[in-house]
Amino acid sequence: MGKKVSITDIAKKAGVSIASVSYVMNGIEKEKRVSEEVANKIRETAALLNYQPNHIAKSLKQGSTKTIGLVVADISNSFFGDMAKAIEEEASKHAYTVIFGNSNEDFSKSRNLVNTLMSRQVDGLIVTPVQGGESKIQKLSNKMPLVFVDRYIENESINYVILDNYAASYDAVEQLYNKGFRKTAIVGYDSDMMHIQERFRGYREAMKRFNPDVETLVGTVSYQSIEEDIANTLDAMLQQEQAVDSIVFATNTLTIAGLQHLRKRRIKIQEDLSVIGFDGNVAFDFFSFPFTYVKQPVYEMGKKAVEILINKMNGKNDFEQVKFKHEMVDSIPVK
Amino acid sequence: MGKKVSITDIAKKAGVSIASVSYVMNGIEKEKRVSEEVANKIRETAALLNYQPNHIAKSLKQGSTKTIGLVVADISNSFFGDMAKAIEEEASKHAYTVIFGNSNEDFSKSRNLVNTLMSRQVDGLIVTPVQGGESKIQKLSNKMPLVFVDRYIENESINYVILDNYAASYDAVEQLYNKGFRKTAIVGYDSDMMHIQERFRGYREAMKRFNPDVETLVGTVSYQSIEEDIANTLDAMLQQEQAVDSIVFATNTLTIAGLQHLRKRRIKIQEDLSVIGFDGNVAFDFFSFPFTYVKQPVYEMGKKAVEILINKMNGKNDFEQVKFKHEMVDSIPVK
DNA sequence: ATTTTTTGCTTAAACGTTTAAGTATTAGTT
DNA sequence: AACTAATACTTAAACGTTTAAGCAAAAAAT
Repeated sequence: MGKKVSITDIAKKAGVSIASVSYVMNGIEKEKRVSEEVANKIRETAALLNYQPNHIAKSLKQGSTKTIGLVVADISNSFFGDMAKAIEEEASKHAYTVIFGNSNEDFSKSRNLVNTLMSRQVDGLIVTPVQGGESKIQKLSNKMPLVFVDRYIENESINYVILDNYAASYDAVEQLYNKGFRKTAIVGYDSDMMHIQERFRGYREAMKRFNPDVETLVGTVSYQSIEEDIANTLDAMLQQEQAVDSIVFATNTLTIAGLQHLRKRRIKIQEDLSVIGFDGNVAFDFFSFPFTYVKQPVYEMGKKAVEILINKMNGKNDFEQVKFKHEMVDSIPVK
Repeated sequence: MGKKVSITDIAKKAGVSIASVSYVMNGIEKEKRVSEEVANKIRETAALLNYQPNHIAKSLKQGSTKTIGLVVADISNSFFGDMAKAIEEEASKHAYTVIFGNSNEDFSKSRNLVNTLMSRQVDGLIVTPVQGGESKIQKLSNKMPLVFVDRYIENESINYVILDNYAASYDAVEQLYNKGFRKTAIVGYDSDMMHIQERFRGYREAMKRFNPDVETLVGTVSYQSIEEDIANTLDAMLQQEQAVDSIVFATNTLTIAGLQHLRKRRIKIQEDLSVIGFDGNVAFDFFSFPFTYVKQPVYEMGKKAVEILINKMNGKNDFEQVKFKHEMVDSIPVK
């Protein structure tokens, strides 16, 4: 596959030293006083030999790879897809390249990925932490610029970019209340992670405020057995003495899985039961029922994460913890 | 941020040579006859100092980075999101890491990304080629193991993994025919790229076969102005003397954009007009109308691309050109 | 005419690995 | 006892860069 051309090859062919070539290739001929004549000769030979700089050698020497490592929980989930796009775009603007990995909500996979990325000397990391390894991943922050996205760990010495999850689910309950629904339940993951717990807290507080007489109902499902658990949870909610009249789904995946089960049970959304979901996509506009969902400003969140990381990589010392506000979107059903 | 520990630090601390450390760290103490005693001492000091191997230095020495570069046209599109997931997963199984970039269907962005990835010494590339740079990117194949996905360029010395696009749109027309629709049109991009042209060809051939008396109607829209163009194209199709009774949308994005416009025009899918889309997602199951779409085996395609690339990187000389078959999915509307 | 400064270039070390080749030391053969 | 072979380890070069330091020649200053 065609031997690679190095700076040495150019130097030999042009009859100059490798230092001169390096200076010219980095566009610092002026400061390093390489004559225009020699500079041109070098540029010509470089073009002639079709020289491509070796970024690996450069990285080794400079101790910086201009690379950001990204670990998401599921790249096929459009929330993370959009975020990855935003992150790559913003990083690319600052001449950074993004290496990514998919943890699949699995801690050991996540840890391996982080190690792999670190051994590849990424200059910084953007990570969606997963259940089980909070304390481990936290220590990372001392070794390497790090920004958490989507989820976070309670610690003031950590950067994160998240949604104001409390406000989002509080708002969801309020919206349902305004539409006349009182017996609202929430369904989330069986997880200690803050983003889930905050969504539960928002729900509870809003219930206390708007429906103080109604018992709160928090259904939890395990990421490992979503379909099974959601079926049981929903069935229980619907079959209890005072069946719920509205449900808030706390994540993307749960929203779809929940709707799927409700359809199976022939429950008519909005008529029999009102639902609010988390993270919509353009296809939601064609649902047969009116549907409301919490929309996160994913793009801005991704950009912000890169911004914070770049600051940190440039030596900024303090930590940034940014909460974005959601938007509540009502899709109007196709009649 | 805590000085990095190198093999030299371990060697010094353990009072041995760097070679011994290297051998032990690579688990080849046996062949290189390092005594168990020394090996243990090295392992201990490595653990003590919390040594993390520097993959960059390793890559420089070995001339291989164990990294695959991935350039997709849009990572936020779930088709490419799923593909990226599959690629990362498969690569990771073979101890490869994936670096990715997003070309946004823009050739100059795509070229820049490919150059960046190459200067980062990726061992191979998986690329979704975009309009405008076919001949340029083709030459790449001589310099570096390369696999095209989703689209391809006609050239027998190139690897690719694509859908049998011809068969997919042929099948779409046939399905519509079987349901009694005769005046079928297709809407695709104004692009010379093979994947689009093949979809058009499948449509034309199927029309010739099933509806030889009906004039074919191929609407094209530009990626730069989808909304505007699709509005004009669809309006024209519906207002013409003999209005079409069914439309095949040739891509993911066009399907959604098309449906959006049809809704705006208050056209009832399936009643007024039958539609077949390309690439579904789980949300399609909740559409208010029966909806049929071409489903690509994305996951298998992604895995196959990695497989071919790894073979190529391992020195395999011949080229693989793989066409996958679609599946036609009927989503049953929510009543 | 001598010294100083500037210009234009080169030398060589370093980044952290891998690995072929070399060198003692010990063990085994004859 | 003298040689060979095996064992256990080290040395040093190399990968392709960057960059501080060095050096000679030309230009400027005295």
